[in-house]
Amino acid sequence: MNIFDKYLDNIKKILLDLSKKGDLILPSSLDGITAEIPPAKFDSDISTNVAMVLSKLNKKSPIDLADILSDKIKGQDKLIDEISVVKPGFINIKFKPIFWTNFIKEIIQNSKSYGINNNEAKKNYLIEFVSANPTGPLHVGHCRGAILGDVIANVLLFNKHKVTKEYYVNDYGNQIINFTKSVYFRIREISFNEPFPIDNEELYPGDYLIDFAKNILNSNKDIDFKNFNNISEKLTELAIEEALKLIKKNLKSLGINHDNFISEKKLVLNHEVEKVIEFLQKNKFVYKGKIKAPAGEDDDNWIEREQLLFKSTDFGDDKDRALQKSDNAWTYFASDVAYHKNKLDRKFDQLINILGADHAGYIKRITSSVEALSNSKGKLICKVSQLVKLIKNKKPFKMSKRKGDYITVDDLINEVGKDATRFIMLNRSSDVELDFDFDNVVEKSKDNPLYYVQYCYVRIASVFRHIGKDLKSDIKIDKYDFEYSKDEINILKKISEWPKCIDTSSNKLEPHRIPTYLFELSSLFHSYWNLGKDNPDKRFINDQKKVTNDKLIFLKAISNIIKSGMDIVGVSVPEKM
RNA sequence: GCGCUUGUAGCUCAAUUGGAUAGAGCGCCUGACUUCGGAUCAGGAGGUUGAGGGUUCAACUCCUUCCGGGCGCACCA
Repeated sequence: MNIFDKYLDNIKKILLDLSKKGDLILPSSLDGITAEIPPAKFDSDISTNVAMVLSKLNKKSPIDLADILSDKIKGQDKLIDEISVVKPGFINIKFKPIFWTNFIKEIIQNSKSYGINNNEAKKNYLIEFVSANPTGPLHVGHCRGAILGDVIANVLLFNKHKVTKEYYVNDYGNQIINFTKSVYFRIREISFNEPFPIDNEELYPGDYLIDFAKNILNSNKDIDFKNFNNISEKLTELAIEEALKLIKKNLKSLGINHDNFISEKKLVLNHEVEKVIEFLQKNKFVYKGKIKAPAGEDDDNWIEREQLLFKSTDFGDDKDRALQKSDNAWTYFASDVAYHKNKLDRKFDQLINILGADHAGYIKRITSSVEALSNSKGKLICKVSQLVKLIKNKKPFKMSKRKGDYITVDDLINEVGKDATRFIMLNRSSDVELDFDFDNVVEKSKDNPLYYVQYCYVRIASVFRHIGKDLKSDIKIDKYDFEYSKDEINILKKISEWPKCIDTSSNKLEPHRIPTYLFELSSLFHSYWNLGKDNPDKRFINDQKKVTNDKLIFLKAISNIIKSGMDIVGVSVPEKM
């Protein structure tokens, strides 16, 4: 139940009535009219901008129009206590306490569905995220995008959309050849005692490759590793298998579960690249040509080659993009276009890609290709997750590719845990660089928003424990005949904003709003809790060691929201800390 | 040079998809507490939202021109 949507509907009905009678002129669309949360200082529950939107068209001042409309609105609703018009023309609605009693009854009786938007059409989404090269463990750089993608999926799922989570495995191309060679040299190091060529910059130096090599040797005793050319294909397979095993383990420790892993190599071997290029050729999006050097580039270093290009400039890209290398092999882009054709063929309503900041330059060309393939704009949305700045001992911690100098997901989980990693990584808008302060993240205080929110739940759980009730089970009471106080209504108002929070998070694909909301709700709750210090009436457990029904329901409603919110974020809510 | 992105309190960030007097946390200054439900709370100071122009009843938000930061810019993935 979204009270803002409900009242917006009421208001629109009144507007249509008035316009039928000829008393009001309406624009062709009522989209600009909204029902909002009024700023706290106004002591009001819902506000609408309707008078300001319609004033010009009706040649009346916003205030006059608001006066007329507010009378109409109040006239048809007994639950409204007070309605006021505030400059520059807002109409503010304040409800009687009984409204909030009804409200909490409604959300307690429908606790499973509270927050879900039932008015919107449900879509079938595909979200691709992580898709890190299968050449080693995931590190912090992958982490933020991984969590972002996972939580976006959770929000959409919460809102009853269909979601498929997918990982594109780049198991084809030069990087994979270098990776296989690296594993091979580690095998030689172990089996034939030859030192690993550490100076070869093409190779992957990481120590984890020693483990890969050992695992491969142990489970493939029948293979003779002496001659690389004889076993290169098999070894590639085995090496990728090892890497994927590790990556999946990392994802699992972050609480992330993909539905599909799609292999680039399989797409190529199935000739899906040829097919998609044929398709593009038919539609004149492909031609043989040369790419010019960008301005500022030294012309002497620039080699012009004729190659197969995709006309991404037709869709606003700044240059056309190569599909084929000079040795006729497909570029990464070409197989990615094939992958996106593959996605389109599976008939999703909406495709979402989560990319790291360093791949933002890639967005234009891939959305261009999807537009060319589907003939529709906006079919693919790309979300970029900005960099994470690691801070240790109050100093920035620089990662470099040299071995031992970068932080893996494993390190992160071991040091700060899954919950803190997820909550903090998500706590900020994905568009903004994030400071990840190791010392702060493990701190158990108010400075750490995770614990602040969890502690709220713990406090509620402790009340239930004291009276021998289970917080997790549903509560049923006979009569909702009580009235909430001002302090309590204040929190109920916040609870009424929850569907709006879900809506915005879901529509804008901005899940950071959820931790922010939970923090605000928790803050109100902690304040209320502390009122009990001076005022026994505000304590949940009274002198008779009992909790009255109104308080019990009130606590349950708050804990329900915290639980659903934390479930979406993918973080636990302990009952004791 | 071009493209994307970002600039909000001393610091880290929000701001309800264009709304009202721009809000939190940290830090600073008061105050509650012999752990009672303190992993908490109450109060205070702190702002020309990088700068200018425009659109709008209304701009942190949209457009535009500058300025500063980040990322990217061949056949790598």
